[in-house]
Amino acid sequence: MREINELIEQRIKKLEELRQSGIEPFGGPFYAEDHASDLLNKFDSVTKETLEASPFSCSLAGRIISIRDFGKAAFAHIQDTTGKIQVYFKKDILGEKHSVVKKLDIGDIIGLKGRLFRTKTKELTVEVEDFILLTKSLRPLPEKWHGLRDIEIRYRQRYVDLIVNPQVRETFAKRGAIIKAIRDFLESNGFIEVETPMMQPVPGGAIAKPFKTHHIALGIDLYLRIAPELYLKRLLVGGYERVYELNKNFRNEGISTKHNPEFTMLEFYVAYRDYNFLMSFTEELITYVASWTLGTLKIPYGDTTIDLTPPWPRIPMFEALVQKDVPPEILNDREKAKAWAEAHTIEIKGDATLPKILDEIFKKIVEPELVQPTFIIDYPVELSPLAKKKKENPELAERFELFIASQEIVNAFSELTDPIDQCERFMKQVEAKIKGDEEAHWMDEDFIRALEYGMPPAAGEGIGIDRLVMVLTNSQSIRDVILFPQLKPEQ
RNA sequence: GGGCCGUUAGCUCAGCUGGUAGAGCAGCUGACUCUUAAUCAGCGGGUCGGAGGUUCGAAUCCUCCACGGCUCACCA
Repeated sequence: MREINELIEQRIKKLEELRQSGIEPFGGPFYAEDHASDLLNKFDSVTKETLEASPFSCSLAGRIISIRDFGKAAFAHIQDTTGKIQVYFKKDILGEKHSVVKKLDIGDIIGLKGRLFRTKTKELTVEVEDFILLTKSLRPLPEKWHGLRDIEIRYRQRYVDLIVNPQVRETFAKRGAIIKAIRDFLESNGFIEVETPMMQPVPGGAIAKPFKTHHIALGIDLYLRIAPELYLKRLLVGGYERVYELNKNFRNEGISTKHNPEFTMLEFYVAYRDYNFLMSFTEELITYVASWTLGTLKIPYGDTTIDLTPPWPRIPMFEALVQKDVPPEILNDREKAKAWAEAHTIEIKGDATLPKILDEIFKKIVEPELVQPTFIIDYPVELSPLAKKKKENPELAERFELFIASQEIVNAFSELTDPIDQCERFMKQVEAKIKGDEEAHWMDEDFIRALEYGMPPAAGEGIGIDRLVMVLTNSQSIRDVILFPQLKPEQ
């Protein structure tokens, strides 16, 4: 497993030589007072002459990412969490210790103290007065110029990707900022963050295949959650009016540029509101997050620009179909719908119901066109087993999805609070399950019991955080926004 | 799961119709006290993803396998 090549051998040899001369190659701690980019920013307009007249002492810790050796002097760049800065080793100043510089490699982590100056070419540089080796690196880093390109190594050894590709560090820093902005926004709107079970005896709240596991002491099978929905609604029954959970869901399904088996979902619930409220709230939330993290609502994505300026169009699902030249007469005729779909090379399962056929057509015909943010509203009730029916049309649910960059980012609806109706819909799902629909919803009797105590009218929403981060960081693959995406094991 | 593409030195990549493996960077030795893809001189480094097959001879052609990418299918 652990291959030792010539390059690693050479570094181990250096490590041993350092030890013999009394230098610990894995030392620490080291309390640096400065960071690379902070110094570069702070002294941006300070001239060479000013620095010479009033010297500034600083200390840094970081990884050596390049070295240019001149025998009795050497330049290097040190990279820390903020960025990189040049440092200058000089025998006149370091004396005997300069011999240690010869033993330093690209990749080593050092701590240093020194004085700022500007080189002939005006680059702000630290003249090193003293330094300490903190970590000897044994494995050579990728090439300085081309960096690390191999996608497989980038995903498997993300630590290397992060060392050598600054854009990758930036993407994941943005991801962190996005999640912080979401929490800030929700907290300032009166939400409390809760944690509900990831291991559930009955996996509910979505339509998906779960991962199954087993608890030995309890002697029962458990499922990794596919959604937190039913637990969060129980909390509304319990009296919380605004709750959210931002954490992982797990779905045992295909992996693609838009799907990872574990992914991050925000779900939040608001008592006494409906889906119309949520659409406006979603506009506020996403524009807040984009402004706070990117400082703009006009976002480059691939070869287009996405404009998040609200309001976003709200188009009923059937209307969206008709707008894309789907003939209106198929909307309430299963046979015609099936024939039309198949004529347009959309595969339809033999026993698919009309709403499912229309959903397939929507995904193929409409979804790819939804590049700018668009709410699609009023889905067939059959596709929405947990959503409230529309008063004017009980065939439709008070539900919307938000699409950006041809991807479903949000799914939300006015919640069904009627325990009798909910129980009937579960029964229908169970029937479908018995008929072989692997993804039909399970019966959750405790959830029905909770509803029987009474849940306030409410609206709930799920936001796919990974996909939102993709849009906001111009990433074409979900693997580029997940630090350690799922891959098959090596070998 | 299907289709297409890829896998060669630590990294980035060449390698033609089959003839015995190359460059740049990194590394090692030496020179050099303002370089920044430092420079100059010299040197080392390979299970060509794996296993079979065809052939006098395979990185190259064929088959299977592994891993990855894209895509279709699947998938709120």
